Amino acid sequence: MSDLAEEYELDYFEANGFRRMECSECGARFWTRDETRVTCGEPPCETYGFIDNPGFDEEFSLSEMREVFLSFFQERDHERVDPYPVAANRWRDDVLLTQASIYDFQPLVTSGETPPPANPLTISQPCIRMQDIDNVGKTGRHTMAFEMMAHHAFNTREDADGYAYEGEVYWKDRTVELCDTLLGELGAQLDEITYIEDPWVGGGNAGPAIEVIYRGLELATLVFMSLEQDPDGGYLLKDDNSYSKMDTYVVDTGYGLERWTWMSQGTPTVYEAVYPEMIEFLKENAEIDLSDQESAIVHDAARLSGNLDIDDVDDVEAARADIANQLGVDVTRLRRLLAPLEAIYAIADHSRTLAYMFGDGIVPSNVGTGYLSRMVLRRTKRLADDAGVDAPLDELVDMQAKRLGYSNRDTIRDVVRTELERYRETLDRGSRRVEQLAEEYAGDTEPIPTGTLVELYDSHGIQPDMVESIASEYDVAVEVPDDFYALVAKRHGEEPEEQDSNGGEGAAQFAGLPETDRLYYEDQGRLEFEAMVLEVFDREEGYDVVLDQTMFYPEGGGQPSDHGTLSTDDVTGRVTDVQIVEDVIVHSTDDNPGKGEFVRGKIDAGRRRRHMHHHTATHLVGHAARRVLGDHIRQAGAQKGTDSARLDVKHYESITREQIRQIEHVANEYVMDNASVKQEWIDRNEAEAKYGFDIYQGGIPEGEQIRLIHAQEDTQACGGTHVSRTGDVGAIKILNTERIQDGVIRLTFAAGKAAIEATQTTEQTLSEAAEVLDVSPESVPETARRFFEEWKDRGKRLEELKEELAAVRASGGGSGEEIDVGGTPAIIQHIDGDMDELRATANALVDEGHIAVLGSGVDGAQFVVAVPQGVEVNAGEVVGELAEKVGGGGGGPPDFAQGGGPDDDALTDALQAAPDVLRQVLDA
RNA sequence: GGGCUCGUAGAUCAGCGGUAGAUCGCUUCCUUCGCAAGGAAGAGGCCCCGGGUUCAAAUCCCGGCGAGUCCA
Repeated sequence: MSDLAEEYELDYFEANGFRRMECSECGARFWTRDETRVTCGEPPCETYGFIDNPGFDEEFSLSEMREVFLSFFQERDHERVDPYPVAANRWRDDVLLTQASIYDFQPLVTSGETPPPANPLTISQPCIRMQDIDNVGKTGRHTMAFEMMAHHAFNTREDADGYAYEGEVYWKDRTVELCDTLLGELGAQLDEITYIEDPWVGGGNAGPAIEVIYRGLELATLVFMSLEQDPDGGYLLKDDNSYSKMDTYVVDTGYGLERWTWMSQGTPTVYEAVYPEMIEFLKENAEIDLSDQESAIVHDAARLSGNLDIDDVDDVEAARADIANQLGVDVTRLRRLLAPLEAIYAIADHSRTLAYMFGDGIVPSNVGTGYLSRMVLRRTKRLADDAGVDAPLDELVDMQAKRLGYSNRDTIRDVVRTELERYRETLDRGSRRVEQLAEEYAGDTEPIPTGTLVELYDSHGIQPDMVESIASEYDVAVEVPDDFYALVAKRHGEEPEEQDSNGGEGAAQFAGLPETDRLYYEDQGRLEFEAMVLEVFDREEGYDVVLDQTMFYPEGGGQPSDHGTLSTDDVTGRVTDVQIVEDVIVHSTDDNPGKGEFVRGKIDAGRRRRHMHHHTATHLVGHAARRVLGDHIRQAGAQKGTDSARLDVKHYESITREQIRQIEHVANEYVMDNASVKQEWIDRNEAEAKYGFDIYQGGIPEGEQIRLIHAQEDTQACGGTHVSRTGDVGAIKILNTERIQDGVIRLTFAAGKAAIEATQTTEQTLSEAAEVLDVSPESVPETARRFFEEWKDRGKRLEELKEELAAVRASGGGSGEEIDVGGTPAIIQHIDGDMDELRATANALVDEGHIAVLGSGVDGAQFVVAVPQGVEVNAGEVVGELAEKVGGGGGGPPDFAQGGGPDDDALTDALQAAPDVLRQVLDA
């Protein structure tokens, strides 16, 4: 299996008397100083040896431990780098959350495109691993939120060039030496440490890796990322893919801060070492008070559970039975003792997770990271309720946010409270729905079908256990199948194949052409330029022209392309679209300027100006929204047009009209400030260090150098064209807001000339409405309201009049023909009225004991037939016969039917035939 | 990014092609020293919006808007 065996033959191991051994239990290869050792030391081959027996000289708190680690590496030439946000999608678009320190440097640094912020560096990176959510609290060692302490070195091979960093900083020997030395300095017993060979594979990369185990606890993983997937590669690894060596090779280490802290304290579970105050607080709050004997059992159980190989939640039950057995305790009793504690451990961990998420600006939503935060919050709330913790959740999250040093604690609390309220509403809705369902099934012997349970969960978020508890009050059975969540997944079906957007084919023909010089960055106000035509491609309609340089802005960053003309002395082609394909800018024209010709380019000034106004305005509106709504406001998307622009921002509640007014107000203040809008080309790492990751609101640009736009106090990485002073925007008018999904609000606005036009359009609409009502514009709302009320009143009055008319018609006999049908008098009458009148008249006739057959020719031919109770005439059949004569159909209940057809000429004939029809139906 | 569910009286919901309903709340009256409660009468609906199918749409279909939920 370990075909990378030779990779582990380190000088450091040899020089320090290590030997390579094979584990007698699992067969893993490992390195140790202890010749007598037989197992690799990792559970389940061996048990925890540090509980009540700390492995370091001193006890450390979480922050003390972090400081020890970082300063150790700082003293050894590593630069200390500030942690990145837990929302990894802030700087990369392939993942949602930060799960390891190396995520900070993927993909651009690890691939060698961009230099790291420092080399070598050390960091303690907060991470969130949702996949561990079920284990938290139960295993004693899993946490969803953790800090991965690390030291990283980025190397390139001697013979490789063209990378953003060069040469070797250090590699395997130095890495192991640093780790070993750190352990030694902390007072670890060096001959108890094992270094297990465990090649790492992940995401198309691979390399040798070492797990560092001490007294049964995995303290670190040292990964030597140096291989990439390659069908022709010479290394076949455990995922059955072949790999070859890369030009870059990276030291990627991970030291779990929580585990090191735990090791230093030797508490029964990691949670007690990490959040002692919070665990105490929660225990007290939930009134968990154990006797000495019970405490002893819990303590022993914790120690033993660490020894077992619990990697998923199914194992926990089995493990618990095993532990109960070993302690000689009844398993139910053990479960009852442990459950509240496990909940408390999980609550502490989840609160920390939430503090990280909301602290870093994640907004609860039904998509993306927002959805993950919602899931964690709801789960935490359920745990707190089950465990009897009555402290408000926002307080618990705030305890963690305070400890973690977040400054936006008010917003965090507000987010938690808003989201809890939403959850409460969902639960209310859910229980009402389930109660109703249970009532339906009450008295039934059948249980509620599984399909219904799946539907309740999938569409309404109602957990099966909630259905169970409510249904039991109604004595309704519920059977939740073991594979419930698999059934839910099945409902979602196969994931659709990912479609590659085209571009692969089109890009090929532009390959080999030089990068087009982008003049539009040099002087954004210039609108004319000269250039050389490098290539012309025939298109179905028109041509694709490639120049050596251009002033034309290609579509990108949410900004549409420029239009204009390209002219030679002989030809003038209109430019209708401009695209950028791999650094080559392609102009779509309706005429061929000729390859090798000099052309004069002219930009459509009005269109460009409108785009510039809208682009700069987008930055200003975003910044204004941030000031009005809070620091968590971030762009979720944007589109700038000619007549309007739209900006999507993340926000956790719906936005009020007053807030919109404020945003508009603040944005226009920025315009009136007439501050200069500056562009700056800057080193990417420097920009990140100086302005943070919020500069990437519009997307993540490539390259070592990035372009920043400073507008007022707002700074963003942006490739668009901008005006030179905010005053040039002229005016900003917010036209509309809508909630495009949970947690995302779209602001549509117009800037400059478009703002004036939009205002004029609105005003025009209002004036027209005022004219129709013949009032001044200010009175329109009041008048409209009055008219609407009046309209409703008249509708009601009309109804009443119809009723009265019907009564008169019915009592007066009128022009109707009266016949006898099997002893019951029937009135056959032609009334030119609408359905309502016919119905009312028919009802009135029936009240007097008549059969009513009414016909109207107002809208085609329509019939109503009504029969008093107890008379054996089927109204539906009568209407069916009559309607057939006018080319239509009809029906209804036996005592009251309606119908009709398009042929109103046949109405009179049909009514004449009515007596026969009635008698026929009676006889049948 | 994808799936699913729901928009009907002030609130909660039923109706699911054929005369718009229930419960609570509201108004007035009766019973009561008063309150809780009970009795009687009544008001309150662009059945989310726009198109289509149909003799007929709250109901079926399509689109939009709004809300909720599960997943990646």
